[in-house]
Amino acid sequence: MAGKYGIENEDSVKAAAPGGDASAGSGLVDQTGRVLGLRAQTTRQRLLDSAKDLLDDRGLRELRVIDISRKVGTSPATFYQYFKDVEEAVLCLAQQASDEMPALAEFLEGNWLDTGGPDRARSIVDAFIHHWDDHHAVLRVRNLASDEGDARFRSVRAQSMEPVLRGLAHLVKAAQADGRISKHEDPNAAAAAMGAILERLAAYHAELEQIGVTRARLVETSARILYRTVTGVSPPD
Amino acid sequence: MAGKYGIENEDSVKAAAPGGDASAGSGLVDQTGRVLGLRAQTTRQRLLDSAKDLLDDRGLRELRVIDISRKVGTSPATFYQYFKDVEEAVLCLAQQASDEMPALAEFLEGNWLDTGGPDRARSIVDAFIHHWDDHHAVLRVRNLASDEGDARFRSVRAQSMEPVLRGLAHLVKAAQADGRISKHEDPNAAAAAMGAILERLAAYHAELEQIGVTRARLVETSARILYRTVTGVSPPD
DNA sequence: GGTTGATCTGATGGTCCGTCAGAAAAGCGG
DNA sequence: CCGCTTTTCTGACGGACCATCAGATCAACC
Repeated sequence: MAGKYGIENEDSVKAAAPGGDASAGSGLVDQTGRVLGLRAQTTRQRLLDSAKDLLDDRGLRELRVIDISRKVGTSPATFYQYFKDVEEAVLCLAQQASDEMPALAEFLEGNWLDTGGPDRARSIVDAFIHHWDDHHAVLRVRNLASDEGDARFRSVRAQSMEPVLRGLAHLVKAAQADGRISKHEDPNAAAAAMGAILERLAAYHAELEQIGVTRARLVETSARILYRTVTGVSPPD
Repeated sequence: MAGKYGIENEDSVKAAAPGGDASAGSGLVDQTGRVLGLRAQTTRQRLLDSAKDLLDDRGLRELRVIDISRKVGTSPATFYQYFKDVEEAVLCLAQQASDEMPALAEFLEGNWLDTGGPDRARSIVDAFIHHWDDHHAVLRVRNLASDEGDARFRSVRAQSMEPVLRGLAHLVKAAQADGRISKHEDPNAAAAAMGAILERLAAYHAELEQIGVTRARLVETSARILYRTVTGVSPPD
């Protein structure tokens, strides 16, 4: 599905040195395999930023190479120096967004019943909303492409969600072992369901606010559902 | 956001007479306002079917007017006779998909605690999965466009989700009145969270099956979460 | 201040868009 | 069956954007 991608494209996609920013030595490479110098890295990143802006306020179908280039004052040819096509640039953006996914491990390890479970749940919900506020357009496209079956986008998304899903599934398993949750529930399915809430509500909380659901109440409600689902116990009132 | 749509486009979009199919008398209209005869209605619908097929296996960005037309053996000009652009055709598809959204009212009225609540929850989850299996590509694009802020897509989506969300919110309110659910939860937020699970899991249940979550277990797990969230009571084991 | 890579761009052939004016087909009164 | 009207479809075109390449510009070092 979605495009004709298969074998090609080893991984000229490694973007934004995971941890630094435009530091030298990040093995970035152009379309012909040449390693990028500093000027080139900057140009490349400006193109990405431009693409992100346009994606934000014009949508996926209106994302044009010519606009991306014009916006940073270069020619379309420069764009193709660094990216095979628009899709690949978007993939880079998705990668960068995923790299900025907040680390949630601290909220997921250990036992929610003993130590501040409700607060942990709130923190996770809140982190998702912030993350999506920063990258909404890119993340939505990432998920669309992933759902449409594009393996590269699916992998980027999995990479970003996997720690959370694994942590949540682990909590459910522990609760099942304790008899707090029925064996009829599937830990991975339950984790995926919570992931669905986190992603989707983060994606459209603005709409909900328009119908009178404040952000605070959204966080609180989601956090309570999350807590109850992974511990099997109702949160304190 | 998403395009330059604002005032224009009264509603040349009324598609697929809500209830019949290509029956005469459905006030379908072409780009110049002329009412469509039978031959034209057929051509129009064939274009829509073609667009749906291409959307299914090529994705949104690769959806070309020329391909849609070629596939039904007409010229691109014919396409523009009926649709302002590709976006509008997709909107029609979204409208048709929404029209086929199963009626879930019967599962939502009354009291889940008295009468087969767990089965109702399962039925709802199952209905969503079937609905999404039939229209996955279109519904995903509908949701993307809706999230990107396009008012027309948002309205089509709302029209299809609103009965469910209202029903679920109502159940939550009743549970709150009974003291089964804390007043700290917001009924609309909780309903939206359940909507998120229903939509998102229906959208990618195939992926979950690949990691070993069978469809049956997915339905069961989601249904139990749904039941617990809207009644405040754990489902029987 | 000249040489050498690295980086960028003007120019170009090709695809698709979106719009006409008019061709083909369907309906209709005789 | 025939000419006439209305409906439906299309060939052909100017314009936008794509994607590529040969060559221009730039920066850094000798």
